[in-house]
Amino acid sequence: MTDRRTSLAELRHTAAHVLAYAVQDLFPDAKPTIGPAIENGFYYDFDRLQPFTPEDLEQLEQRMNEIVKANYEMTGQRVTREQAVDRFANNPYKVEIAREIPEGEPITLYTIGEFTDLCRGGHAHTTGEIGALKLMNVAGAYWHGDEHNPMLQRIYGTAWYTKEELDAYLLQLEEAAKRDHRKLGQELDLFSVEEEAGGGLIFWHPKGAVMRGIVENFIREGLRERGYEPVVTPHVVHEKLYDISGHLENYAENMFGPLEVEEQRFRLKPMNCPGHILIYKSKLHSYRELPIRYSEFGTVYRFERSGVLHGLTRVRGFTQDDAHLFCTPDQLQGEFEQTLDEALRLMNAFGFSEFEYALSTREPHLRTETDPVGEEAIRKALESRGLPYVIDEGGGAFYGPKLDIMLRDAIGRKWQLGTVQVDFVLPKRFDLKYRGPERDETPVMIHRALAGSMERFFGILIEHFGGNFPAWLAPIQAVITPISEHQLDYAHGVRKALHERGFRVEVDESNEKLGKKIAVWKTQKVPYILVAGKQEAADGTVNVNERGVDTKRSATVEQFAGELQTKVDTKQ
RNA sequence: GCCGCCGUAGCUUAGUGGUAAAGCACGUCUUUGGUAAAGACGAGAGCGCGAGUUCAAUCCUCGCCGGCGGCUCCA
Repeated sequence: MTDRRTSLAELRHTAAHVLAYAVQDLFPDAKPTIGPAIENGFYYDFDRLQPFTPEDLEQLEQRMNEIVKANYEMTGQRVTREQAVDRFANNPYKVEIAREIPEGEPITLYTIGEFTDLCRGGHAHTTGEIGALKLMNVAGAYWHGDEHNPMLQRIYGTAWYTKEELDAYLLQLEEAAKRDHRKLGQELDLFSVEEEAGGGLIFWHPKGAVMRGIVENFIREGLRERGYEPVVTPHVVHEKLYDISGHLENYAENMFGPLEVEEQRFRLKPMNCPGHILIYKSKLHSYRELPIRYSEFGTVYRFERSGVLHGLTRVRGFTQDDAHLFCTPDQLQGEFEQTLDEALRLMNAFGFSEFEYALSTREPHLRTETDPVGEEAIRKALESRGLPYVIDEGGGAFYGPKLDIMLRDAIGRKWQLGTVQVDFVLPKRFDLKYRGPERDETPVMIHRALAGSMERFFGILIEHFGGNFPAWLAPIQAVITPISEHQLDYAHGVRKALHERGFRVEVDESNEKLGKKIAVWKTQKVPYILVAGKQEAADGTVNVNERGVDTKRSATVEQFAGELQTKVDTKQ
C-alpha cells in the first residue's frame, strides 16, 4: 500500500485494466484497444466479431471481482518502441498506439497477474484497492472516434472506493431517471413525439405550450427593453439564398434536401440568419441607425441522423430565440457584452446556476484575419464579467467564432444552450453595407440565441425542476377540489375570481373522494391544491395545500390571490 | 447512419407455438366523501409493420419502422 491515496480516476483506470484482464481470460479472441477512466467510471474498447451479451457482462463482472480479490500488484516496466511493437504483434491497435507515441516519451507496460497492457500509467498500486465495481452496458464505438474506422465494442463500467459509494451512485442514477424530461413530458402531458410524424419533431401539448409561452414572453420582455425589433421570416426559401450564405457549401449535410416546385429548388431553413440579412438588405442603412437588432422565434429544421435524436434536447425541428445584430466594428464589444448579460439574466431567472462557457474557434481551414478580432471580443466579454471558460478549438460556426453556454441534464450530460457568435463573413458574402460618415462600410454581425432552442431549453428546464415547476411557470397553478358536488358552484366561483386575475386555475369535477383528488394532483405536481368544503364555502375561503409544505392553512380567495401574485411577480 | 438492447390496450406491465391477462386511465351506475388513490359493471389490444417457417405465430427466422444506451455530430 501507499501513503498517497489513489485518485478515483486512477482507481477507474485500474478497473479498466481489470476488465481487459477478465476479457482476455473469458474471451481470448477479443483484442483490447484503449480503456480510459471517464467521469463516473471507465470503459474499454475491444475488437471482437461477436458482440458481448448482457450475460457476458455478468460473467466478466464476476471474473473482475476475482481479480480484484486476488489483489494483484500493478507493476510498470519501461520498454523500447521495438519491444512494445513486438510484444503486441498480434494486436494492430496496440501497435498503432506504440508507433504513435512521440519520440522521447517513455513507453511503458503495466502488468497485473497474467495481463500486461501498453499504458502510460496512472493506476492504483494493487487491484484490491477497487472497493466496488459494476459493468453498466455495451455500446458500439469507432476506433479513434472515426466512423470510417472499424467499430469496436465498448464496455462501460463504474468503480468506487467502497460498496456504499457504488450503491449511492446507482441510487443517484435511479433518481435522475425520474427527472428525465421524456418521462415527465409524458406523465405531465407536456409534449410528445409521434411515430406517424417522425422522430425529432415535437408536438407541444396544451400544458407544454402554455409553459413555452411563458418562457417566450420572458424573453420578449428582455428583447424589447434592449431595443430589438421583432421580425418574421419564411420557413421555406429558395435554395440560392443558401448558396450565397455558404450554408450549402458548409452546412449541407445538416440540411433537409431540396423541395422541387416548378423547376425551382427550395429548402427548409436550417438557420434564421440569411432571412434577417435579407431584411437588412432590403433598404439602405446609415451608421446612425446602428446597431440594428432583429429578433425572431425562428423555427429551423436540421437533418440529424436518426441515432442521435433525443427527447427535446436533440431534435430535427426546433425554434430558436434567435436575433441578429448588425453593428459597426466599434460597437461590437459593447453589444457582445450586453448580449452576454442578457443571457445571464435569463439563466438566473429560470434558476440555472451551474453552467459552463466555451469559446469555440473556427475550424483552421476556414480561419481568416478577422477571426482573432471576434475571439478577442468574446474573451474580453467573458473576462470582464469574471466568467471562467474552456476553449473548443475548431468548434465554431462556419462563419465565425462563438461563445456557448452549456448546461447539464439530470444525468450529467452536457448540452449547449445559449450561443453568441461574431460574424464578419456573412456580411461580406451578402455584400451588406451601411453609409458611414465618409464612405460605405461593412457591418459586423452578432448571432445570438440565449435559450438556444425552446425545445432544448424546455427539456433542461423540466429536468432542472424535476417537474416541480415554480408557480410562475406551472401550466396549472392551482386546482380547486370541492369535497362533494355540493361545493361545485362555489369552486367554479373561486376559479372565475382567480382566472379573472390572470391565473391558470382548474376545478376538479371528478366524482372521487378528496384523498383521491389530492393524490392525483400531487402526482401532477400542481403548486397549489385548494380544498373547498362546506366550511370554506360558508366562509368564502379555501384550504390551501401547497406543494412541498406539510401544513395546510385557510385563506380567503383574496389572500390566496395576493400570495400567488407575489410568487408570480418574484418568479418563485 | 453504425453497434447493442427493446417494441403486448391511452399509460405501466404479465403471458403463451393453438387467435391474450392485470392495474391505472376511460364510460355508466352506486356513493356526497375533509387532505396521496371507495365499490360494481362495461368498453378497449389480435400483441410495431411486412414476409417466411409451421397444420397453427403475438411467441421462431429475415427485412423494415420506431424507441433506448452509446459512437459521431450539434441549438
